Amino acid sequence: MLATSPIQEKLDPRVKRTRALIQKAFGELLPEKEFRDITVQDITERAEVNRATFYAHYPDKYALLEENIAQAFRAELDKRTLSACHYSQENLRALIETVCEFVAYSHKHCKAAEQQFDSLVEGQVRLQIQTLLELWLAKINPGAQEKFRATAATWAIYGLALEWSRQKNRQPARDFAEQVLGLVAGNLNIPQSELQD
Amino acid sequence: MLATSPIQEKLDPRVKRTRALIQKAFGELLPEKEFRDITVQDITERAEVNRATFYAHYPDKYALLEENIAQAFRAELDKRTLSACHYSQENLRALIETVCEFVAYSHKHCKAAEQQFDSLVEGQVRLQIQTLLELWLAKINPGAQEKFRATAATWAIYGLALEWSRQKNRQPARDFAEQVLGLVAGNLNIPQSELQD
DNA sequence: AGATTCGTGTTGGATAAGCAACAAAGGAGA
DNA sequence: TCTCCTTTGTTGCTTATCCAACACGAATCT
Repeated sequence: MLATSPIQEKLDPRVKRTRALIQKAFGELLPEKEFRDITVQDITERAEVNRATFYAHYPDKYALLEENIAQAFRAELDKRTLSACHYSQENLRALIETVCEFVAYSHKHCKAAEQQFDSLVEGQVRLQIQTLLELWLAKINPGAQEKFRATAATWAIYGLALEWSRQKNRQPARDFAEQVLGLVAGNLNIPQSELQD
Repeated sequence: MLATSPIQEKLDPRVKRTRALIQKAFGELLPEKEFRDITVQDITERAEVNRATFYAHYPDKYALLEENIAQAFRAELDKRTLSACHYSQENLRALIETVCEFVAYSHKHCKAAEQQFDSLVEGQVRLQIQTLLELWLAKINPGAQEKFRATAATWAIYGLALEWSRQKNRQPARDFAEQVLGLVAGNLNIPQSELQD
């Protein structure tokens, strides 16, 4: 129980169902209420799942939100086939664009500014970016300080996306990503010989 | 388990879920395949439910079909608020019309003529009609041979609907129901003093 | 202050669902 | 005929979910 590991293939159908029901209910509730006003009871009632069962899967509603954010962001990555591919200028640009749009979207749908909410989003999104970048780097040049380069780029990307999302008259995400691509690529410090496009 | 009783309020959420999943999968399969070609495995695989669980709820796929038909027909009755109302000329007419449309619909969606399929539909539909008519009669005049009058009317309604559905250029179900209303009302033999509209 | 209400986590025991394995029956093909 | 394969029901055991109950804290009301 309480599994949050990214890859879990053969999962008991019951837990798959239960988590899907809980996430679905939570997803429906999020646009209706502030996150802080959503109770565990609300969620389990709508999901038609016992409240005790909720706690068998998530320690509290914050953990549920984390999983929800992570899933949603991964879904965006999958939509652009970024989750299982290699490093390239174009893919990096697409990643930056995706982060921008996701941050903007989640800010628009979080009614009032909730500190807890924002920092959870940030944490999960950064985690996903970092994981993806480390994967990309490992494919190119295994063992060459992947961690640090990925960290630098991750923070740069998230920071830039947040800054962009706060601007009043902002340019399209795609253009912005293009513009700052060089900065982030610098953080990654890819050897010229390895560039694929 | 194996409950087929019409009214079951507080049902374990797990069995509710399981039956809904099985019925949903079955409903998806029905338009895709002949009934005889649908295996229990097909159903449980699509429903993501264990095969043994299927047999905990239904003795075989025929029982599943029965429940499916009964539910579908009751849904049609509910749509016209016929399931919880009183006897009246207008309601009886609506009932006849509903049966006509349901029989026609189910014949259209049963690809080839399957004997088993048809007789199951007939049995379940008649059961629903009978139950409803007995309810109506009991409200008016408790204990006055409700059973026999309901039986006569039930068979008359179903037979008429079947006959109508087999005609090549058939009139609208509503007109037909209007036309034969008198025949069926005769079977019911409602005292004039009790008529409400 | 005391009482009431509501949400939270947690527990123990009951029950449904999952799973792997089995015997039996039928169909398809050599 | 024989084998091979699929589907069917069934069984014993494991695991997840349900349910009612509890103790605790926080807010609200009198």
